[in-house]
Amino acid sequence: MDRIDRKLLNLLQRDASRTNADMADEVWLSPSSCLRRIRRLRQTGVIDRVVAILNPARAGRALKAMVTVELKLHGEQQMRQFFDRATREDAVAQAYAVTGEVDVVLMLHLRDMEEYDALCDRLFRDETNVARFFTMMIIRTAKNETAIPL
Amino acid sequence: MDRIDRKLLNLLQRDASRTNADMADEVWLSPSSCLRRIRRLRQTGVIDRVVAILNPARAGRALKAMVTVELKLHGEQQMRQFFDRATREDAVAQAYAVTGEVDVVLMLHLRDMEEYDALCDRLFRDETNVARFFTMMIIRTAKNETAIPL
DNA sequence: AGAAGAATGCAATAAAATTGCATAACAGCG
DNA sequence: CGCTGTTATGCAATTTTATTGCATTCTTCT
Repeated sequence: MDRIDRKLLNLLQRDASRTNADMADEVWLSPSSCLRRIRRLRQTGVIDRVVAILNPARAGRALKAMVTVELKLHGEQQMRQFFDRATREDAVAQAYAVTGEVDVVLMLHLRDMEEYDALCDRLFRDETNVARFFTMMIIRTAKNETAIPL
Repeated sequence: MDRIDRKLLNLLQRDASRTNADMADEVWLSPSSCLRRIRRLRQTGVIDRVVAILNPARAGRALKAMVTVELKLHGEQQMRQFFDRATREDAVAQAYAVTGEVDVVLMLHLRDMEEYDALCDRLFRDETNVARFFTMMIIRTAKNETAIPL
């Protein structure tokens, strides 16, 4: 992982649809060398995957929310059970176990409030292991970066 | 946006490095038709961009944290100022204005605790507009999905 | 039923990725 | 130093893939 690899990773994190020859020019390498470096970065797992990022609004998921969750029981068993149920939900984009006053944080990508309501029913109310949950609706996204700075 | 478009979007959200002919097979279209659909999805902005997703640990950012921030002053001016400073930070992957007891939530991708400490100094302490902040270190990531379900 | 517009498949073409191979750069070591 | 095994590089040939023109089929609206 030298300077050129890092530069390639930065380019790919911004736009992975560019041609190899194009990026080769930018890092002053021949296309073949450039390609071999990128292939190595994939094989060694530095690059996990290449994906299309959709516009949430145009894909029908304009509403975002973050929910902090406090569980009643904190056993390994109960934790796993809660995460199993949460991660199975399509609307749950991210699920984290965290330190602090709460146990879990979920990031939701929702169609509308109706979906939020239904989701709360399934995950937080009734006979779930949830003691308390607290929702923050996202008003504005000032930054949303998939790239990891190198 | 019909069933085929949605299927293509799902495929691309999982793996955008597949060949066009390959995906065309999967949705029972000719390569040319498939390509034209994908191009349309890009042009209309449903597909925002195509990017490489790195393995955070292998890219040297193994530590994640979520920080909730309560500001002292909530004016448009002050809000924008805080977001400007926050979004300029490399370690800040996401920055949201939210409803609820706090004003802002930041998602951090950190190298180590030292970087966290330095970042707190710059964003939260001293002469900043921050009344209170609360950090949740991420212990476990149960789900981390870039795809938007369709 | 009929016409306009959009989507499709095929085949040709253009562009891009991939490979073999000879050469150059480099790290370890007597 | 100079030797040597290893790795990276560029070039050119080859293979694979994307892209386009065009005739046909499918949709939708009347």
